[in-house]
Amino acid sequence: MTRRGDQAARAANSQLVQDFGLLIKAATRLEQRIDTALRRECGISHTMLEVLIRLCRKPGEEVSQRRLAEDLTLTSSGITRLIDRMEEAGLVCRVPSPEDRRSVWVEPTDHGHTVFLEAATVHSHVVERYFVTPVARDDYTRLTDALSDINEALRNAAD
Amino acid sequence: MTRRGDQAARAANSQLVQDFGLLIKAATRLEQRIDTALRRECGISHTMLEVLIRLCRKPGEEVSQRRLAEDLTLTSSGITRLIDRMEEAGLVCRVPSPEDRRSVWVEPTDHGHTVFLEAATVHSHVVERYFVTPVARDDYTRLTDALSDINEALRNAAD
DNA sequence: AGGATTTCGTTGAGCAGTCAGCAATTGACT
DNA sequence: AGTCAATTGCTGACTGCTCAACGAAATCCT
Repeated sequence: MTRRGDQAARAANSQLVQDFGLLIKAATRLEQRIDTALRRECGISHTMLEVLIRLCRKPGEEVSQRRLAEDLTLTSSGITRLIDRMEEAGLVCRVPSPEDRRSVWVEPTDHGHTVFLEAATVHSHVVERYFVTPVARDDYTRLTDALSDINEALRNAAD
Repeated sequence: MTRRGDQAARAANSQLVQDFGLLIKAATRLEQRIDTALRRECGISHTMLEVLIRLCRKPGEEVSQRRLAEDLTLTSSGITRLIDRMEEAGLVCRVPSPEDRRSVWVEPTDHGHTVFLEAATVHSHVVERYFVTPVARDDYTRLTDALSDINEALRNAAD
């Protein structure tokens, strides 16, 4: 009984657990901060900004809901409802794909472009302040390298 | 019009945006993976594990709901409902604090300890595989240093 | 002491996502 | 060509959180 308590304490205090906790905490806190800033100053959520980023990246390229779902790690129904809200807010519009009649393309409206430019400014201020500045100059590239490696490992995993 | 599109494309393609995207993606994907593994193999969510970690850390120390809320970046009502579910699942129990009658202490039950030990194993396997292994040996400490710095900056921020 | 302010937890209402099941379309295999 | 499987997006029912408002307890301020 006491034995198990000690065992549990050891597990709870492992370095692995602490380190991983840092990642989760940093990400959620950063996202929250960006989200509230965006809501207050531009009236959109962080998720919506992530959509707009993808839509504005390559002006010619068409982006399907499916692609957005994978990119944002949302389910297809999650994307459906998200795009519903964004369409209602006048940020994007749906265009039926001429190539594949199951598929729907999402395009930014003029208003979407405008809001995106405002939001991008807010976004980069927060990121600059809490993500770039606090990190030592030569740790920064290590950090992004490490994050790329993690993402790659996750992408290549079968399960 | 075209001008604004180009401007938007530039903003969407900025290195800052890409880098930050890596962090968010890595964190959410990792969390999802852990969550589904835990649900399948132990019947608890990742959030519940985070609670159990805090409860088992120092066996003597009492942990209030408030403290949990801050640590997990949840609102107090979020914690109330989370602890409701965990209590119902027999993982923890609430104990009124004798020091402050507004406050409630949360303690792990025997069953909570047992489940925690199982869950910690699953957790560390996933973390080992997708967080530690993919990252180059001397990038790892840089990564955790950077994450600590970010968290510190977030904690010290007034707003 | 005693009234204003703050803190802790709870509750109702609402929001943003999931999961399971569906219809329409497309691709793959003989 | 013709069936069978896979893919794409949508919907109903649900989950897990937030926000706003609250009551009870503690703290502050004269």
